[in-house]
Amino acid sequence: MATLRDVAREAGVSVATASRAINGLGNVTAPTKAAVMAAVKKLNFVPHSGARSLTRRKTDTVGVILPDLFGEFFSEIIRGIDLVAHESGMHLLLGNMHGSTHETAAAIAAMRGRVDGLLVMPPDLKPELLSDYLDPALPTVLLNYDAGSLDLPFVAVDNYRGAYAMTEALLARGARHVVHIAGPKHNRDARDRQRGFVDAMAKIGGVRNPAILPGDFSEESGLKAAGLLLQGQLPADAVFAANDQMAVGLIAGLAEAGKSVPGDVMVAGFDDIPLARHLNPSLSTMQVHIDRLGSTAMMMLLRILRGETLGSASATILTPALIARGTTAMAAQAMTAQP
Amino acid sequence: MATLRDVAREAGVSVATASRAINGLGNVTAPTKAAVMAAVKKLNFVPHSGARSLTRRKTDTVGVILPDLFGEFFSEIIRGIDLVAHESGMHLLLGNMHGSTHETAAAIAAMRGRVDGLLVMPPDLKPELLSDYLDPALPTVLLNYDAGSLDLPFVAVDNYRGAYAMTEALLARGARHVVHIAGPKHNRDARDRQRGFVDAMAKIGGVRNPAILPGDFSEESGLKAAGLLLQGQLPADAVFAANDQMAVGLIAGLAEAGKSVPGDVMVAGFDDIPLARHLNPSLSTMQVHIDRLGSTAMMMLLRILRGETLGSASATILTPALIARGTTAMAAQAMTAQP
DNA sequence: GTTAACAACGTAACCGGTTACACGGGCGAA
DNA sequence: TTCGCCCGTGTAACCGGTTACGTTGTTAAC
Repeated sequence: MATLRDVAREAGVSVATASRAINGLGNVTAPTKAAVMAAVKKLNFVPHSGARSLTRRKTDTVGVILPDLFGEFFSEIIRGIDLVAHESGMHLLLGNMHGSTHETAAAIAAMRGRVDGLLVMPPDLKPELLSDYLDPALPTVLLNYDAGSLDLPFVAVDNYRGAYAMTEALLARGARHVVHIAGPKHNRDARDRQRGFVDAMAKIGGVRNPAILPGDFSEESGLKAAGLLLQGQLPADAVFAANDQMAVGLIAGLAEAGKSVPGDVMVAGFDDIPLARHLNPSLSTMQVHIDRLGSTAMMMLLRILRGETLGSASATILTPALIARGTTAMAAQAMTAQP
Repeated sequence: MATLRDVAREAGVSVATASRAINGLGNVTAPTKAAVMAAVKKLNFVPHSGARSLTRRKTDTVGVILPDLFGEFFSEIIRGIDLVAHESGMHLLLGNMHGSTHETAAAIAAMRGRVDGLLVMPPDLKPELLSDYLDPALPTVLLNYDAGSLDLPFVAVDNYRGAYAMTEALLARGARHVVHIAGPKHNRDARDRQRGFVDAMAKIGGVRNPAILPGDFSEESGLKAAGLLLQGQLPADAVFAANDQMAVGLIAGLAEAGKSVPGDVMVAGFDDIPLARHLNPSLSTMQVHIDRLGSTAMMMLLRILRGETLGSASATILTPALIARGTTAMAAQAMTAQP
């Protein structure tokens, strides 16, 4: 592989001049620049980004640390990040903590000297631990995580409000006994959604201790919830699952038992995964623009890297939108397919 | 940020000793090593990977260059790659060519000095162009691309065989007039699938010029194809879409016109996207383990990086499996839901 | 007692770029 | 003519690590 020295020798100039010519800096005559460029072509020289980033003290790369890479959720986040990063000529270095807390520290440490900034999504991590791992000198934006006590910039989804709105909508459609299928115990999103549900039930429905079934965000747990619902004597005319995956499982379970949705019971989910609108009947849900989560975080990071101060923009909260589809259609509408 | 020299000074040793102690090389007394480690802790020193990779001449990173990041297909590939990469302590640097050929060159060039090897998925690129862009010194494995004349290792899906098998299955189920919805003209996958269809129709069905409708792998183009099918006088008792997305659009279009699937017409797709089994009726398709595409390629790259020669293993072809579901169920089975 | 061998550690070159500073020449102004 | 300035270019230090090689001190072998 040709180095800058090779190019300089070939062009009969010094490395400094060669570097300046290649990078288009001033103070280089047209003929010398041409000579250098000719040498570049001839040796097909490509600058060594690693070496360059060492002196420039910037890598044009941001590290993205995610808890996992499974499913459309993470892929959408990455796409959103890439969209913005690409515009600014930034590269993405992927770090996967594979669920383990110990690996989180390793993943973050491995980023030193490779990236200019970090985008981190710490799923169930305690804030104190997180601040231990993080390098204060490395600009960092948190993904889908309300920093709380830490003064790190973050972008998150307003899960509480979303769940509140969905519960309200179910009640408005005439449901009296709404059952919630919760997500994983320690998951922040899941907990916020549950809180929203409980509060809405209390304030709007006047119900103190609404029914809550356990779940873990997986389709299987939705199926299980259907079983519990059917065999139990729980009165239910609507079910609000903490995410779409569980709603999908739930609907499958209900269908198997001959229950009609929304005729016998309305169903709602959260996330608006692509599958939601293809179900039959289509699934009502809270739409979260997952890609915006990534792109917003990336834009914040870019601003920090440019030296701007975020101020109040250092905490961005995305509000999900209610998407009413077939599974919560009123009786009269139940027959008309809604695409 | 503390550097190695800071650590060495703090511990009262030379940089060489500090480096050896940190990296666990021999020839360091226990007490000196302890002193160095204490200094590391005190200054919380983290080695600068960029600088390290400069001398070591390896980065422990592989570059992944994809045409896009949209949808489950790419996310599954990345996940497959990460699975294997992670085991070997490798990092992933994402490069997105965003569909443009010009950016492909830039994306590849930008990898110089950042990665030890490359995983490239060149969708509609001509082999000659590709070899121009690629650096012969950088180990490269092609994703979902039959290198053909180039002697680059690759892993691909046997689209021809898959399409052949699916067409055969449709004919075996009694279909006489099978219509194909093709993918994008210049896409290799699409062309191979079409060839498989045409050949199977000729050899098994005895049909010379089977009906082929245009498409571009998008759901909309499937919907359009349904329109063409319905208004035309084309006889059709089965439709084989070149991918699942189009099949989904097609089914929606048929349902809107009151056509029954599989009663009036059978439908089959290709890819087995997660959505396929959730449709009603569920979609018959060719299952491709997309994540294996990524993990296999990564394993090949790792072997090359270890200095092994791949030999005949330098070309891996994954064979998709037929998944028969509801949309191709025989008349008798048409009533029973197949999960 | 001398020497060879080896273990522990230090010095400095090097990876491949960038860039501060030095230097020489051409030109305008006094 | 001489001085000063600026422009184009070269020299060398530097980024933060690794490592070849040299040095010192200890021990085993003669």
